[in-house]
Amino acid sequence: MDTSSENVRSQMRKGVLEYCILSILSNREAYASNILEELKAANMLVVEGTLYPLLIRQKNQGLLSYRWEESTQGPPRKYYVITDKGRAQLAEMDAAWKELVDSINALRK
Amino acid sequence: MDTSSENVRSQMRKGVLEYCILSILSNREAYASNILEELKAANMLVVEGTLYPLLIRQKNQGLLSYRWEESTQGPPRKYYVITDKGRAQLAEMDAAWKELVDSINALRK
DNA sequence: TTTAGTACCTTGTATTGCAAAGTATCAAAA
DNA sequence: TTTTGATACTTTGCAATACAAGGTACTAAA
Repeated sequence: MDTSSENVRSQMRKGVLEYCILSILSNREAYASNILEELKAANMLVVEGTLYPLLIRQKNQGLLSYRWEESTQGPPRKYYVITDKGRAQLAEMDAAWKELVDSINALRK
Repeated sequence: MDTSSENVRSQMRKGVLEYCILSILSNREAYASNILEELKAANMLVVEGTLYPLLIRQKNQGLLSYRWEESTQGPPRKYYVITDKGRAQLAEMDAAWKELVDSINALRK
C-alpha cells in the first residue's frame, strides 16, 4: 500500500477511534496491548502514541475507569473498564455512525 | 441536538469531508454554495470556513480545477471540476471507506 | 449613495493522530 | 550483583483539519 493511500485511510480513521475503543471495552475490560490487538485484527492499525493519550482523555471525561493489575510477565497493567457514562456515549456514537453511513450513501449514490 | 452530541458527529465527519466533496463533484461541477446545499441535504452540515480551505487544498493537490463564471445575482462564481487525478483519488477513497465500514462492523458485532 | 444579498477568503484556536524518545517494572542471563 | 531484554505506560513536538469569527469584493435595488 503506498503512502498516499495510507494517508487517506489514516484521515478517515480520525474521529472513529474513540468509538472503536468504547466498542472494544463494552465487551470486556482490557489493557492497552489487548486493545491494540483487537484494533489490528479489525484492520484499524493504531500506534501506542495514539492510544495512550486517547485512553487518558476518555478516562478524564468519565467514559472509562481503570484498575491496576499485577502481571507475571512485566510491569503492572492498567485495565480499562467502560463506565455508565461511557456506555451512554457509545450509544450516541452508534447513532452518529449510522447517520454518517447514511449520509455517505446518500452522497455516493 | 445537544452540544456533546454535535461534537461526536463533528469528530466523525473529520476525514470524510474530502471524500464527500470529490463525490459531489464527480456528478457535476459546482461552486461553493451548491456544495454546501448538497452536504446539507445529506445531513453533513459544514460551514464556509471549512469548505473554502478544503477546496483550495484539493485544487492545490491537482484533484480539482476550477473556472470563473459570471452570475446575474452577484459576484462571479468559482465552479470546481474534478480532474482525472481527483477521480483516481475518489476511487481510492471508495475503497478506504468500504474498509472502514467493514472494520467498524467487525468491532461492533 | 447606501443597503442588502451573494460569494470568496483569511486568521486564530482547539483537537487529534503520529513519530520518536523517555521512564519504569520484572525476570533471566552474565 | 549487574546487565540485558521484554513488557508497559507516558510525554513531547509536529502536522493536519474543522470551525468560529471576521474580512473583502461584486451586483443590483432602494
